Amino acid sequence: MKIDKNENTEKSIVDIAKALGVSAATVSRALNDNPRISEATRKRVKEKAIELGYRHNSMASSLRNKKSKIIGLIVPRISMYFHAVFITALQNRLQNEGYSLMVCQSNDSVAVEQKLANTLYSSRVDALVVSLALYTENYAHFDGFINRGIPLIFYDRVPTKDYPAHIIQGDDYRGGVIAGNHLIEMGCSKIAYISGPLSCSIYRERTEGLKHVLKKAKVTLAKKWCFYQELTAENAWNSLRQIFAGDEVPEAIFASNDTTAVAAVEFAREQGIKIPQELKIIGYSNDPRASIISPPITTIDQHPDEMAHRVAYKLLHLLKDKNAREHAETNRKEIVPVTMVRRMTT
Amino acid sequence: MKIDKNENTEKSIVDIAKALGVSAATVSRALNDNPRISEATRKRVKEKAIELGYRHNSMASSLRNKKSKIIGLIVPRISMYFHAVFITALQNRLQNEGYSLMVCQSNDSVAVEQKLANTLYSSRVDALVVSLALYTENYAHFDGFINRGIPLIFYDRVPTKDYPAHIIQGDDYRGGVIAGNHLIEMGCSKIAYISGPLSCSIYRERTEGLKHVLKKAKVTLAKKWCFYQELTAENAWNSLRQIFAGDEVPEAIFASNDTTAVAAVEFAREQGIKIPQELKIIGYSNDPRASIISPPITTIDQHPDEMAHRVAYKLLHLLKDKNAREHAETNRKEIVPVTMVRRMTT
DNA sequence: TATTCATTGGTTGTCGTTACATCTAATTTA
DNA sequence: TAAATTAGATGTAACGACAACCAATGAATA
Repeated sequence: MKIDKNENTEKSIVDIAKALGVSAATVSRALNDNPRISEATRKRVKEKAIELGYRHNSMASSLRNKKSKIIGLIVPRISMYFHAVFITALQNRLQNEGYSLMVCQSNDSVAVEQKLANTLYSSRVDALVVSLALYTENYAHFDGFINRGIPLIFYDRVPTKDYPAHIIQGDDYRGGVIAGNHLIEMGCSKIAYISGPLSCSIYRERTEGLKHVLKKAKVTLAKKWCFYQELTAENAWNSLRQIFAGDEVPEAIFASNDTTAVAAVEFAREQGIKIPQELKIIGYSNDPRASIISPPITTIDQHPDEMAHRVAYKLLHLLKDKNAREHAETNRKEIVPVTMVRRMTT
Repeated sequence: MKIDKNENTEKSIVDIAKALGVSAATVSRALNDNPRISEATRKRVKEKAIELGYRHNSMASSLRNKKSKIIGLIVPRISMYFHAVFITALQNRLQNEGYSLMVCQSNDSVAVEQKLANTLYSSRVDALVVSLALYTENYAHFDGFINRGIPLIFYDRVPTKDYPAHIIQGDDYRGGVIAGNHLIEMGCSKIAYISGPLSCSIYRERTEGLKHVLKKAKVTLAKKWCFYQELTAENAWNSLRQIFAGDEVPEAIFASNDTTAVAAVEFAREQGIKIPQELKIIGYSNDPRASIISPPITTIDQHPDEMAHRVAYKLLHLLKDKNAREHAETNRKEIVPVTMVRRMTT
């Protein structure tokens, strides 16, 4: 390949204009396919642009247009299957519309989340999409977006208090209901529950859904079998050991993510507990690991694709219609259905 | 929370300057902690900035400085465990230095990769980090970066032909050697090999490493048991069916990723083939799934953290030293060691 | 023939920040 | 005491693209 160090100087539309004896405005219009430019001129301009090695300067363009064409995204961790799928789907849609996605990870740290929000705010992203960190209970770091009318959409892990942003969440309440009902139908009345912290919308709602159906079925959830904590494998093992340390032992475990469900299966295997005969397990998220382990785990699918689809739709709508932003007092919340994927642990 | 729609107008440093009766230049310096500004003025400026709801305009700043403070990243898929870990590690390091990472996915499509490279080129990223798509054999879409002296680093899946960019790759040749030796030591002489396409550096080198040790051990790799294809679960199943359709059957399978290794374990389970007694399996990447399946799979760890560390180091070096870019004819290639994680499939 | 108007293009000014070159007053040095 | 230095602040000119407004041409219409 050829290296052309002479071309190293950046050319601007002014250089093209000079070379062609036209004005910079004409060049700008030609490159942007403005209809006010004749086909002939457009062609001349574009050819000269290539010849000179011109490249569009989006900094200048952004400054002038007051639009960065960048959407900020804050997720807890991209390594979570749900979010990885979501990101991919969202990115594909936005790319078609000429937007880039700035993907950031909070690592489930409130402090990092705050810092990222500020950075993205200063970076002048055209919109922000957020799935909150585990313990975020104050949303002041997003106020700037609200005040400036910059589209702000929360998805999956959304604010638990009233906050004037758009919200697209999974039907976590229903997820709790489905899981609870399923276990009841399987004849379980002694259920252990390993959940994420209740500061987080998704776990709070799943818990409510679960408790609702258990109450209806007159099944009580023993306090000693309930855990609300970060859902790591390590925490799961600790809780499982605690659960199975006593004389009485549960018939089922509802784990609020699949990492925990996987840990439960491994724990049972280690302890020689038969699944599903002696212990039923249901997870959440439909992570690929849930289907690979033996026995494969019954879990709740959150349909990240569908969620991304809805977020993208709403986002592009808000981005286009300045009005939509002002008058969106109603209809700010959408719920995406969940479905159970039944496998061999129940 | 309070919504202050009056504050909606964007303030610039000029507004701060006016409000304070100083010049815009002074405000700029004060906000950037330039030492040529008195402590008193600096404080006054910063307070007024907060009072007016000022936010830094990085578009204007970028235009002026000719630096976007954004690093482009192109990966095949963020859902691949190796890349997810790599991204997270890289991002954490760059964030500390004030850089943002623009993460893009090629979805293993050459066309998408080309489009992304062009977009990132026009977006004026300060540097580009790339892991190539499966079938990328031409690198012209990165020439712009080379010509302009913009730092360009390939990692993991790197160009197979000579290309004047920086390269940080895993020791895939050694990975092939290790896997091959391990299987030979286990007494296997009939080995099936499911690899990615040889257009891709990593698979090419693993293949060479494997062939080298097999030759040394006088073990031949049967053509009918060699596959070079996209490493999806579906392709894996097809190949496995083909492999086990004949009379003769292999003693071991070397799968060049863990998706394939997982498929092999599942296939063996379905066919009632005993692992590792009748069939040994070794994978590649140390994906979490490899440790969760039963039996857990022996695999090669590529140390994505370490690779990210090296990429970040080189990147920041190139970004700082303009000279480093010019005189980097030598030392453009680094190799990151791999290690085998032995589990129950061998 | 006079008037309209569509087509094509040019002129000017602006976006917000910051580097460079100055400038002023106070302080230090010879 | 005069000259030199310096701390602190200022003014101005880009950076590159593009929107808003304006101007010239020629064809179509009245």
